[in-house]
Parts: sequence; structure tokens; C-alpha cells
Amino acid sequence: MTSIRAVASAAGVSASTVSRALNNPELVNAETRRRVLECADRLGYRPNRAARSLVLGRTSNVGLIVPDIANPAFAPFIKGVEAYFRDTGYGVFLADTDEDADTEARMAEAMAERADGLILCASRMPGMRVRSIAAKTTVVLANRLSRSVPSVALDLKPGIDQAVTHLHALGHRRCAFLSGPRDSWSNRQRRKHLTAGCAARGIELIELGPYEPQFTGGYRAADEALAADVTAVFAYNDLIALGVLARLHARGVRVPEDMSIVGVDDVPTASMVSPPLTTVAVPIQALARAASAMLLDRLRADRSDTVAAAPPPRPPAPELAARLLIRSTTGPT
Amino acid sequence: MTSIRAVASAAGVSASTVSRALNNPELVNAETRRRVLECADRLGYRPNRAARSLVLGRTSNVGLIVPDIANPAFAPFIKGVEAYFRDTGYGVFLADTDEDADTEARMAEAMAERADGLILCASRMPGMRVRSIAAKTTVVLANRLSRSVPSVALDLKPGIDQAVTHLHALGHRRCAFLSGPRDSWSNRQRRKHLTAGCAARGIELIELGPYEPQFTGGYRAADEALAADVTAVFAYNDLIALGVLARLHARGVRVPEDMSIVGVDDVPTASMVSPPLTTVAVPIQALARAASAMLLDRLRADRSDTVAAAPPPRPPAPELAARLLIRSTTGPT
DNA sequence: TTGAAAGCGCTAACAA
DNA sequence: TTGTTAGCGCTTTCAA
Repeated sequence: MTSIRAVASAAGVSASTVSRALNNPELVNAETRRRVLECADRLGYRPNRAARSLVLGRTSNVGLIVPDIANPAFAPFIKGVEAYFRDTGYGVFLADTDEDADTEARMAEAMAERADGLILCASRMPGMRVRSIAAKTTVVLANRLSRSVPSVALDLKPGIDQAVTHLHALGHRRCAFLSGPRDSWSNRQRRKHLTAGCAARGIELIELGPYEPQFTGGYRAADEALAADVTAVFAYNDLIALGVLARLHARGVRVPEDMSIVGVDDVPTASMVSPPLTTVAVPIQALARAASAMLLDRLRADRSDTVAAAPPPRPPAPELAARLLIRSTTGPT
Repeated sequence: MTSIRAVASAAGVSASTVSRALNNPELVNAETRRRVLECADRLGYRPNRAARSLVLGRTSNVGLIVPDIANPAFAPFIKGVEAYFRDTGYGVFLADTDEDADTEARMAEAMAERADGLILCASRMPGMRVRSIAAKTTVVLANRLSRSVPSVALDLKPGIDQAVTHLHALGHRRCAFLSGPRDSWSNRQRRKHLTAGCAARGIELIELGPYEPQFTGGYRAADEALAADVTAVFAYNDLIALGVLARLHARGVRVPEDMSIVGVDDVPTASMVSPPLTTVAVPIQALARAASAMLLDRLRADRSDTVAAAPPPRPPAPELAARLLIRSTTGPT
């Protein structure tokens, strides 16, 4: 391993000059800099990150914690965060929590040691736990809003309103909400907007569930929706909606003639089944960018010792707005 | 930040004793150790990783590089690696290369600075490039075999043989291979086993493509397969197979009555469409474990300065064997 | 069983 | 514009 001293002696300067040439090139004579850079290059010098971190007090790493890597609704989020940080000089740690709040807390603590900041996606932790971690390291919450911790979330309202209007226009007057994890932030959001939308348009809304937010969760949901005598269902997510579709197909119920289905997320599978699924598409990559940008901002703010003022809670950004994607699982009643 | 010295003075011992109590408890008096541990705990002491890395010369991090996080065939791999390292004390860096060899090389170089070892999944890099990176850091290749670099790969042969036998038993005598990325390691493997299997059983095999290994790549493939007058297609992967299925459905061709379809991977979507897809299921989580275990092994070998002998190239492990999953897209001709 | 001291590779005052 | 010096927090000889 070539150290900075090796480069220094090769270039006939001191270690500090090498350090400056590399990190603050404007502080060093052009000719000297050229020579140093040339030597560093020739010797294949790679700065030792540990040493750098030690003296600087930062790692240039960030951590990303998600409930389930294999969940197709999160994959683009991970990809978006990766892409965002790819050329920032930050490394990205990833951890999966298996949807478990305790694992999430453990991983967050572990990552706090290795990274300068964390993005918690769809966090399952109780607010207190989140705050306690946020007290130790820079945290950004994605897809969950909090008053005390910087956070960004999707704006489901426009998409859900469109879905309700769509169903209403098709003549549906009695619908079901196929609920996901009862008390999760996402589920509460979705229920809230849906309830409001249906009330505003005079649609009777029945809540069914909770169902496991998976394909197979949709099987049970389908049967119960049929029994509840509704003409359309609004699923917590696409996975449930897809399960409903499959189950109805198996039971010989026609979609959308006998039952309309709306999902949320627009996972890739939604457009691969037939009939393709009508769904509330969610700009998950935009969420990833927003969360990443927010974290990077705060990290930079931490460096320049400007007292990092809490960012003003912003109104829902238009790029985070969900919108209805009408495909073929919704039709007139 | 509580440092080791703070703990030391709280416990009335020296820093070295604290270090020992933490890392080599057997070297310190039981009572002293208890006191040190108690103080460390009380002060909320967290060792500084940078300092540790600096003196130890290792980071306790590993890197994982995949072509595409959002590809459902890789997601379980990432998840498997995460899960494997979760309780080993290693952090896992993740990078996505957008299927690009240059990006892959760049990310690998960047990660080599931050991690002790790397897992390269389905690497797109030319062999030379891989070796040059393997010369600088510990690397394990997943889903690609190499003579010079430690590697593990799935064993497609059993699954493909089963698929060929299955198709033969159903009466198919003229089939098409819908090829993926022409010169990728995966594609060559699949073609090789398929060609051999078909030859052995007297099935005429036509190669079509290459197709983009995506859902929409399957559209074109479907039309060309129809024109080629085959009774069954063997797709490079499930995504293509799913696209074929959708396209045939749109063209009014019945599956499996008029055309049988076999995919590879067993992505979740394969079981969500109707008819559900017959596919060669691939134990991707087992691959993840195998690759992780191999990397961890080599990392430990590097530490104990036993001259790390190259591990003997092992025969394909049974847990890495693919197998046919017969669902409903294959039937008698 | 413990402590003192040296040093991992780097950056940042401070001095020149 | 450059060099000297003093650490960053930890582990590990070496001596006691």
C-alpha cells in the first residue's frame, strides 16, 4: 500500500503538500501540484479511508434500511438511492429488516457506527425509537412523515382521488378497501384518503382485512370481497390486488365485468398479468431522489458548522404525487 | 463521543486494559473486566471504527455489486447476502451497475477502498479486468465461473435436462431457444445445456434472438417463435417467457395447447400470471449463501496469515442445482 | 495481569 | 507556498 509519505518523497515534498495537492489543489503551486499528482498516479496511490475518517470524523458513507429488499415496490427505491449517491463519493450500506421493527433498530444502530447518515425507508419503528436514533446520527425518513425527524413521503392523495372518481364514474357505489398492515403509516394514509374521497362522492366504503400485503393475502381478500357484495375493491397494494385477480379468475368471476380491482404501487407485475392491473402508480424513484437529496443536504450542513436549522416542513411536492394508471381491471358495473 | 480513554479513567485502568477487556477478555482479570464492561456500558461507549480499521488494516465491510437491483431475479440474491452477513459484524455495501461493465469496474474499484472483500454477481467485466481487481482485493464471483478467481455458480444442467425431458415426453420435437444477451456467461451456459439435452433426445432446436432479457423482449420473441413453426419455446429467462405469454395471449394463441413455454429463474411473477409459468427454478438464495460463505472464508484466511491456498475447484454442489417447476404453460403438443 | 509507548495514514493548525 | 508538528482513537508490542 502506497502511503502519502511515499508519494511525498517521490515528489520531493512533504506529506502535507501531497494532502493539499489532493484535497485543496488551489492551495498549492501549479507545478508542484502537477508533480505530486503525477507521482501519486504513477505509484497507484489510494488514500487510506480509515485514516481519513479518523481525522475528519466522518466516513463518507450512508446507510439505507428497507423492510424487504425483495419487495418489488421497494426495489426501485434502493436503485434510486444507489444511483443518486453513485457519483457523490459516498458509499451506500444496505440492510434489510425482514419487516421487523427490532431488527430495524439493531441495523440502524450498527449502521450509525459506519455511516454519516441513514435513510430509513417505510420505517416500522415506534416514533420514540426513531427519535433516539436520530439523536445519535443524521436520519431521513422516507415514506413516513414525522414532525421531529426530517422526512419525505409520497403524496397518495391525488392518485387515490383519481381512483375514486374513476370508480364513481363507472357507476360503482359500494366498494371495499382491502386493508394492509393495520397500523402502518402507509395503511393509515391510504385508508384516510380513500375514506375521504368516497365520502365526498357518496360511495359506500367497507373495510376488509387486514391482509398480509402479499400475493397470497389477496386470495382471502377476494373471497371476503365477494361475500361482502361490493362491485369494486381498492387493495392496499398491487400484490394483494394481483392475488385477488388470480383468485377471482380461479373462481370464475370475471374482471372487470363482475368486479373491478384497483391496486397501489404499479409494480412491474401489474402490467404483465391479464387483464393488466389498474393501479395508483407511485413515483418511488422520485421519493428516493428526494430522500437522498435531503440526506446529502443535511450531511453538508453538518460539515459547514452553520447551525443546521431544521428544514421547514414543505408542502407535498408535485413530483411525489401519485396518479391513477387506468389499465383493464376496472370497468362499468 | 466517549472514547476508550474515558472508559479507562472511569474504570481506573489504562486504555490498553479497556481494549483488552473488549477484544480479548481472557487476557484480563475477571473483576477488572467486569468493571470495565460496566463503565463502557454506562458511558454508552461505541468503539470508533475508523481508528480500529486504521490500526487493524481492515474495515469489516464487504461490497456487493449487482447488475440491476430491480431485476427480480437478483433481489433474493441481495437479500441472501444481507441476511448472511447480518450477524457477522460485517457491513454490506451495495452497488448497482445498470448492467454496464465500465460502471461495474468503477464501482468495484471504489468499493475496494471501503471494504475487505467483494462479491461480484453476474459480472459483466472481461476476465482480465476481473483478475486485475481480484489482485487488489479479495473477490468472489457469483454466477460466473472462473479458473483464476474464486467463484460459485448455479448448476442449471439438472433443471434444463428435466425441462427437455418434460417437453420430449409431451411430444415436442421442434423447439426454440429464445436467446438472451448473446455472449453473457449465463446465456452460454443455458444454450450449452439445452443444446446437449435436445441433441441427446432427438429434439430439433432452433435458436432465436438475441432478445433483451425483459418482458417486452418477449413480444418480439413470441412473433418470431410463431413464424418459426415450433411447438415449444425455452426462454432465456422468465421475463422473456412472460412477455411471450402475454403476446401469445394478445394474438389469440392458446398456451399450452398451441404453444408450450418454459422460463428460467422462477421469479415471483411467474406464479402470479395465468396460466402460471413452467420454469427452471434456480436456488438463488443458496447461491448467495455459498458466495457469502466463500468470501467470509477467504477474509478469515487473509487474517490468519496462513498462506491462503486457492480453494480446490469443487464439483457443482447439489444445493446449487436448478430444477424444473412444472406449472401450466407446458402441455402435450 | 497491567501500563507505557509507539504508531496505523491522514489532515490541519501554525510557523516559516 | 511549503514544512513541521500534533494529534484523530485504537491496538499491540514490550516491560514491569
